[in-house]
Amino acid sequence: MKKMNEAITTDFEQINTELVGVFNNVMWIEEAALKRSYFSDITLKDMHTIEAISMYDEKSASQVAKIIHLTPSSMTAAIDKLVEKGYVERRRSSKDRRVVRLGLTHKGRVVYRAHQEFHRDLTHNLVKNMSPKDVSIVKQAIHNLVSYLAQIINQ
Amino acid sequence: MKKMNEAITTDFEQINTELVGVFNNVMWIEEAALKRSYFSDITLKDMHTIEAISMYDEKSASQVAKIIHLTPSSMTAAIDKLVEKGYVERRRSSKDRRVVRLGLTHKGRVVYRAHQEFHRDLTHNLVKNMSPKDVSIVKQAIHNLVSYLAQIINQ
DNA sequence: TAATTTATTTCGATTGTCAAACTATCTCAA
DNA sequence: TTGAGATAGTTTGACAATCGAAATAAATTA
Repeated sequence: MKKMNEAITTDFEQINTELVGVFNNVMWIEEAALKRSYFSDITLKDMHTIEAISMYDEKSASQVAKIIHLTPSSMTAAIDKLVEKGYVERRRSSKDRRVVRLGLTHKGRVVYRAHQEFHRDLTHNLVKNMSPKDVSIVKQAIHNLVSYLAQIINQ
Repeated sequence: MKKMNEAITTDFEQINTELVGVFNNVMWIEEAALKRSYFSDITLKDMHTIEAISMYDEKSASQVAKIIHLTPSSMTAAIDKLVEKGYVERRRSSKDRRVVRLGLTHKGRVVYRAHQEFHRDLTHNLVKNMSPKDVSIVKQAIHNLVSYLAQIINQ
């Protein structure tokens, strides 16, 4: 019994150590991977803007700003840059001409899919060689984490 | 059999979606948690500097810069700020008077331990209510991910 | 000892971010 | 119908973080 608890502690510590490493490093690894890719003219933050535009269909500028936690003025600047580089399109809504609707260009959709693929590779490697039952356990763990993070946000 | 494969696909997709969410959001959630804490005068990047100093004992400025992927000149600026705020101490090595050795002050160690606790809470919630066997599976998954990230870096 | 290498700092430029002020448009109540 | 506020986005000015290049200082090598 003592031995088993030791094993639990050890597993916990290893998970904790590696998880901290992942959180501290995944950002610059993504950034570095992006720089080495064909799309070397956008940053990871740009990519998150592109993700937010693509995932949430036909969002307005302020909605995207909220998703990625930017102020409206910063959003304007971020979009200016992405429009200039040819990843994003701005168009005024015809219903409400104050609203700017955001969409991806062809180039924008290509880079978005490439980044999606990067994430899918990460997930694929996370559950590499695991049985369906084990994958389901991992799913539960990630879901626990997501729930906890949501709880922190809404506290 | 078809049903089982569908289940695998679904689990994979859910893990992927939630994992992307975690990666995209954990940063600003940590940042927000930090701002609400007693230590509201440092950013998450400052915290990573503090982590690097604490974890890797008696490192020089350039070694810490390498760990957190900053140029030496940016490191100087980052440390200036942390010294001014009372979290970090600079002292010239007596062996080689070119090198700056970095250490945490009492205040620095307190904030470091508080942040460690935050990470341990995350890990604790990741494996909440799981059997030792399931925890071990999660450990394996995280380790797979770390290995893959390491492989990307060294490619 | 002179030349070279190494560790850090200083300097100037660039970029990302924000808050405040501004413009255009919409909504609603008199 | 109209005019006072509300709302969406932009512009502007200031500030922080970051970088690369040059400067400084100390150690090492030839």
